[in-house]
This record gives sequence, C-alpha cells and structure tokens, in this order.
Amino acid sequence: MIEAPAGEALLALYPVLARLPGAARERLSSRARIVAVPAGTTLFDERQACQGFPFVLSGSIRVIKAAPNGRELPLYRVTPGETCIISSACLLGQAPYNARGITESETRLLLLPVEDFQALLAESAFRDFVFQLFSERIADLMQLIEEVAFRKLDQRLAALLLGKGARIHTTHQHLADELGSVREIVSRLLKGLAEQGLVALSREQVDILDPAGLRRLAGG
Amino acid sequence: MIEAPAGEALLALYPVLARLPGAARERLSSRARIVAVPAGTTLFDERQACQGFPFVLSGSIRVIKAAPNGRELPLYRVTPGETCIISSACLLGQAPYNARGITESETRLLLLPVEDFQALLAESAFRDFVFQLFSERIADLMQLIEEVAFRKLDQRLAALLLGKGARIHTTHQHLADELGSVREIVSRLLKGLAEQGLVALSREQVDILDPAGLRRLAGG
DNA sequence: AGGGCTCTGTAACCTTGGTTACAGACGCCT
DNA sequence: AGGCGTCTGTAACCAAGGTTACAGAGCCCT
Repeated sequence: MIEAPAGEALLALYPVLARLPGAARERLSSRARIVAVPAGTTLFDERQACQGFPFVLSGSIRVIKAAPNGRELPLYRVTPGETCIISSACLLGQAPYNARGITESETRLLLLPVEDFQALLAESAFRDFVFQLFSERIADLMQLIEEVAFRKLDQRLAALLLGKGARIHTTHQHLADELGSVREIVSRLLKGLAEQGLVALSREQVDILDPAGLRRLAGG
Repeated sequence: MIEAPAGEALLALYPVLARLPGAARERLSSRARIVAVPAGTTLFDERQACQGFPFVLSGSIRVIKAAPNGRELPLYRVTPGETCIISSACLLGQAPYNARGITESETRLLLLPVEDFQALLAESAFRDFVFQLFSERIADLMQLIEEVAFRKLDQRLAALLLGKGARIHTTHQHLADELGSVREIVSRLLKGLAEQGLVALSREQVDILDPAGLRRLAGG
C-alpha cells in the first residue's frame, strides 16, 4: 500500500495516473510497492526476465549495453516522470531484457508487478502515455545509431560537452563512459580541443570557451 | 476506394484490420489508396514530414540511415504484414522522419493519410497491434546497436551469412551494403573465411561449408 | 611531512577498417 | 572474335581509435 505523500509525488510526476478510473488506481496503489535503492544498483540485466515495471520517483536509471570486454554504451536515461521502454518492450513481447539498467544516484521507484502492468495497459490513457514515450525514445535510439555508426569520437565528445553548460564538473573517465570509449582517448581528444582554443582544462573540470566552434565541430 | 481483391489481401496480411468495427473499416477503405511503386523508389527521407502510414501488400521497404559521405546502414526491413515503426513514431510524435525508406523490389502498398491513421489508433485492437510491432522492433534496434558498437566486421559478416541459407546468391557489394561497409573489405574478409575453410567462394555465390564454425566466429 | 588515492598526460605500438588504384575474370551482346 | 560492363582480387597506404605502460600532479588523511 502506498502512503499519501508518495502517492502525491507519483501523481505529480505521472499525471496520466490521475486520469485513470478509480479501480485502476486502487489496484496500482495496493499492488505496487515503493523501493529505495542506492546508487550503482543493477536493477535489471541482459537475458533476464522482466520482474516489474518501474516508475521513477527520484534519482535516475542509466540504461546501457555492455560489451563482452567490459566496455559500455549508454542507451538512455530514465528520469522521474519517464518510463523505461526496454521494460515496456520486454513486458509486451514476453522477451527477456536486452540491456542493463543501473541506478545512477540513490533512486526511489515504484515497482509494479508484471500482471498489474498488463492490466494497466488496458486503460487507454495509460497506453497512450507509454506509446508517446515509446516514440520519443525511438527517435533517440535512431540518433544514437547514427552517432555510433557515422560520427567520429571528437564530434561526439564536442556534442556531449555542449549539452552540459559552460563549466563542466566531471572526470575524463566519466566522459569516456558516456561515449562508450576509454579514458586515454578522451584525454587525447580534450587536449586537441584545448589546443584549438575550444575548451580549457583543469582537474575535474572542463570550461567551454568557444561554444560556436564546438557546435561547428559537432555538426560537421 | 479499395476494390475487393486488394481488400482481401489486406485483411489476410493484417488480420487486425478484420477485427475493427465497421465504421473504422469503412473509413480505411474509403480513405486509403493503393500505390504501386517500382524498386528503388525513395518513399520517405530524413527531415521530411510524414505523409501517410504504409501497409505493405507486396514487396518490401528497406529502412536505412544514410551517412553524409554516402554510406548507409540498414536499420530494418518492412515486409507485408508488418508496419514501419519510424512512420508510427513520426506520426505519434509529430516529428519529421529520421531515416530513409526505399523500396527494395517492386512494392504495392496501402497508404493511409495522417489523420486517418490517428483515428485508427483510437481503436484498441489496432493500437495493440502497432504496440506489439513497436516492441519487437525495439529489440531489433538494440541488437543493431550492439552489433555496430561492439562487433567486428568479420563477426557481423559471419552472422549475416548464417541468416541466408547454405548457398547464397549475392555480390560482395550487396553484402557490404547490408553491413554498412564497402566492397573491398567484404572481399578481404570473405577471403579470410574461405582460407579458414568456413565458406567457398565463386562468382555471385557464397557456399557455407562450416555453419558451426561460422556461428562460433559470429558469437564470440 | 609522508603515504596513498584518484585523476591526468603522454608516448609507443597495434588492430580495424576505409581509400586508392589497378588488373584480371566472367559473361553477354553483336 | 571483339568489346563492354559487372564482379572480384589484391596491394599499398592511411586514419581512427584502442591498448599498454608509465610518470606526475593534486588532494586528503593521519
């Protein structure tokens, strides 16, 4: 059973749930349970059957593809108010997961058992909601495929930096993880960017000096 | 208006349409039109608004991502009975296309105008159908991302060959196209496979000699 | 001050895959 | 037979990115 404060938060983040008929909401609140997991927890993994459908209340889930040799490629993130399309796809297609989901920070989520998710899908409002997220994510995945297949790493790095504000607090290792590459290469490329006067480097920090230049690099 | 024979074929390929209420079927058959397009026609392209939703009656559509330098990466194929998730996603998200669709052979399709597709989505049977296809394709796209990001070309080539029977009638150029690579590399790799006794090569033909060996290569 | 941790810089080297540039092979048509 | 177009083989070269292997630098803690 979900207590009032959590229920409020849930409805604020997922307004679609407020539009459900009473019975569906009853079922949701009686069957789902709230879990708090620390950062770095693996919520699901490749070839595993889907145990439940997550609504993220706080924190975020990082969904990645892991290579046999240990490298990883981030696919997307699930933040509060969003849903995880891989979970939806698995539940819909009765297929096992084909990616890994890891909490990025401490995360509170509402976990809905499989059968109840199926039941919820009978509600057209909810179905439309999931549908909408689906189509947005598809576009993201297309974008990702394009980047991985066609863009060079310096372009991808430039694009990544542009999405993070003027002063970025991070490590080279972390940037490499976000690109699915390795630390040394990112250091090399960052040095190149610095030599072109596009960024300035210091410990755990990257300052964007020339956003327009970066954009030019990223877009070519 | 769709004549009876085409209507029969449509219902046979897309049984979900037979389960629609009368009004929806009326609308479908009065508003959709049948088009026959020759092989190699570009049906839609990147950054273009979606003009209609296609049901494939015969032939097939090859959906690809095109790189600025002219190379292409196949994303998936739409064959009779399937739907094009990119089209669905565009229509749902009001976004422009982010890939290119080209007929692979002479293709007959039923083209449904945007508004009518939206209306059709109100029918839960149809929505479920699209949903299902969506989730299957998502899995395919994940697979593709994994291959492009992590697999070496010889592994991908091996996997490609395995999906085509024991005697494959094709050109190196065509195989390269399917992998998003170039002819010379495919020739080189095929030579390698032949030297390992996995395949035998002749003009426009590849014979699989050792499927188990190929599988081992593809899977590692 | 000294030890230990994380983060960064960097050089040498290797593998993969793409590019360029031909030469020959096969098949078909006239 | 001669000519042409497509398909294949192959070699030399190149660029990108990954791997290995260290050396320092900055920081925190005791």
